[in-house]
Amino acid sequence: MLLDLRLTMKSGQTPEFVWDDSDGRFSRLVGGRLCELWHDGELRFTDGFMDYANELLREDDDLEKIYKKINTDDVMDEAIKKYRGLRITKSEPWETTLAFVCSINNNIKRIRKNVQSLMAGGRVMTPEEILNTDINFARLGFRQKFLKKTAEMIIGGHSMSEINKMKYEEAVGHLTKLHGIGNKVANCILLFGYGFLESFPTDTWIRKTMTENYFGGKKTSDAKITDFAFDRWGKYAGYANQYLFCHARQLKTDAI
DNA sequence: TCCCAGGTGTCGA
DNA sequence: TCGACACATGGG
Repeated sequence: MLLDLRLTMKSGQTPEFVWDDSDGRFSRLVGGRLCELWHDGELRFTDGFMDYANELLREDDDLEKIYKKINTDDVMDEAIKKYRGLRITKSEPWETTLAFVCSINNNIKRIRKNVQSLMAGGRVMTPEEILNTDINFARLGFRQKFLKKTAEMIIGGHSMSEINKMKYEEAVGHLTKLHGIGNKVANCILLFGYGFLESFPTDTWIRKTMTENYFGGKKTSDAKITDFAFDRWGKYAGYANQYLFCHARQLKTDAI
């Protein structure tokens, strides 16, 4: 499996917020057991976690095939060369939902702090715990009421498991009914929590790099940006998004 | 002191 | 449908 584990785990996807990193060796408790992931020529993991690791890292995604589909221009060509081995990850949906509610108008370092403060025993607080606990200690700011309201709606029957059976557009509509979840966060949840690879989350970085590289620097609406992305990268728009996101943030500064 | 961060809800034109 | 603005917090 083509994989840059460190880049993948630290590229602003759910794992960056919930896994611990000790010099490229990643760990967390899974069902009470310590799971470790590392890479020495190939992916290694704690005994018994093969299926878990393969699902997390979406081993079925054929990166070379995906590169052929999304390598449509010089910008993407450069990003693919630079971030070769970057994979989209698949995490638990509620964990991803909580993390990306915390992400609203926030930076990655502090998102991690916020999420970590809502974790114990390797798992994030359940919707019930979020709703029934004083979580001021997490210092979520205005995101706290978004998270509580979302938790309340889920407990009240707004199904998160039905999403697996929905088409992309329907899933976006379903998620954005939750108070505090807009288009951007919904697309992150669908991409990193449900495996909708066509999702194209448009945040400040993506907006900046898309307008610069594809719209001649002209201010462009998010709707036009997503239309362009779907048209150009289709069912792998999410992969294109993740490569552009790292590219825009200059996650690696050395050339190629 | 101001600007920004993987934005969203609300309001007014 | 679009733009402006408030919303908490912390780092640069």
